[in-house]
Amino acid sequence: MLLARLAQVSREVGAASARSRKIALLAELFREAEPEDVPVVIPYLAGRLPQGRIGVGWKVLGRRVAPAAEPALTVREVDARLTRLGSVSGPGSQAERTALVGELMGAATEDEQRFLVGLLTGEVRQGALDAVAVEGLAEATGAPPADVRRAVMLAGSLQTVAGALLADGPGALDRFRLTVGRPVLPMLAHSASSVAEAIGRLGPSAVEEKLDGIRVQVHRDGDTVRVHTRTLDDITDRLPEVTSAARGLPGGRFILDGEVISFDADGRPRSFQETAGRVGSRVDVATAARAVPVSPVFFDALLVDGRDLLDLPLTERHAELARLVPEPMRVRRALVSGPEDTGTAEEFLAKTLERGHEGVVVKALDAAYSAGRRGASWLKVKPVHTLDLVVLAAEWGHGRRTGKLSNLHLGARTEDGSFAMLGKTFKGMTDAMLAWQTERLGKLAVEEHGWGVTVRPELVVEIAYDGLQRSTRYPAGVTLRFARVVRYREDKRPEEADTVETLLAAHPGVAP
DNA sequence: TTCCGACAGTGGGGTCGCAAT
DNA sequence: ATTGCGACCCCACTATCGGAA
Repeated sequence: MLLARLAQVSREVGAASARSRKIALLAELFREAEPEDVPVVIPYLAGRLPQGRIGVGWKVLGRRVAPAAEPALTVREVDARLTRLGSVSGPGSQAERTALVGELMGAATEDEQRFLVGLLTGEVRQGALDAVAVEGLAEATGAPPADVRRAVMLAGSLQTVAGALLADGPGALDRFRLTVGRPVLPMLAHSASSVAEAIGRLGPSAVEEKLDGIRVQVHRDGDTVRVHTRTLDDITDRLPEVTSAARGLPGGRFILDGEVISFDADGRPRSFQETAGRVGSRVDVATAARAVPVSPVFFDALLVDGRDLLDLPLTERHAELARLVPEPMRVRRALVSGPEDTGTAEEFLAKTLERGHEGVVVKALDAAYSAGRRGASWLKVKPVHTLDLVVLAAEWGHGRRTGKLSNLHLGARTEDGSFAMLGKTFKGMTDAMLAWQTERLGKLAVEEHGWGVTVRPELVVEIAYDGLQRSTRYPAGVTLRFARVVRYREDKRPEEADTVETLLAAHPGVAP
């Protein structure tokens, strides 16, 4: 199959607004694909490379190459070239990668170039990724969408399921079962603004500590232990503590879900930055582990002694977990019977925060483990802080925000009356706010840049954020975590904005 | 008819490893 | 030694579609 066909379908999918139309277009293409093309066509139309990321970003792509006049590239040839590209390393590799990308782009038509750039950067912007591709695959093969979705969750991979399905038909779906050693997509949580709201929505619940670390899925089969991240990357080699902890448990075959986090000598959780730095260290793990030891803390059991627990209610899964994992290696929790018992949950949240943790996750006791979905039966509750800051600059948006000033540079007042930038945010704006701020900031502009405008520091905006973290990038030595716009405060003058001093005072111990 | 769950898009900050400077 | 880039951790929020209520 020609790449040009994929580029064309991708463009049509992007142009269609109805999801059903996108699905139909994908299904049509999947039916057309030869069996040998399927392992490439499916991930490509789901907006991903089968190889995963291959070290090509905007910089390597930067140089414009004259497009080919006629389409000639086949998907298999492109796949082979990208596999080669991904294996280039060592001195001179950057130049070689750039050259290989240049050759590929030179062989591609304009439409194909656009599609390839989207694939390589992970931004196909066609309004369809894995979930829509799954629907398309179901439609193309006549398999029930829910069954295909479940198989993909269990396989942790769309293309694996696609290959089996297109080769052997709907019967092949039965082969995808929960298996030790094969990671499944983890269940995710929604947010709630309070424990009362969460319990109101869920009824009888477990309220669990939310630890600010790295999510892990731990598989053990006898002496073999594998540790996977939320995106199913294998990080076993970086976490010897987790391997030995798993080997020390009484069960021989299990899959557990939990968080890895580092505690200091006093048993207080270290900052996310410290834990993430440790987990990210790959080269000298032993040294990193001595400086920042980590502990696994589990909260769910997906499989124990070969028994698949996914469809059991949380209560039963947790009973299995408690049988297998001793208390200190489990997340603390409180049980609440319902809205009349909200006080228990409030108290547990307060204690959890005192211990230095992020917040809590409220989980419906009767809910199954919905792998790969942001199910409504887990709700996280974290305290939210707000500040009144001043807009210092704004950047032009991309995609659906093209032509709108989107990403705001945020400043807090300093002692000398100037403003210190604390970070940026593009979150929380409605389309109406985007239109308004584009107009308003345009009038306040003092300088135009390619990326946006700097403005007179006059507009005050209320910002919500989850906490403060250290920064080497910003002048105050700190930056906001997960900053988002709440509303503009036209009733406030910039002299009334919050100061760096009060911010640091509100988060003692963060500033360097 | 209205409501709401699921998705995709729009980017944020930090840290590590590697290659280039 | 320092800098720049890419990958991958953490993530919030809005718009939209389409099925559920």
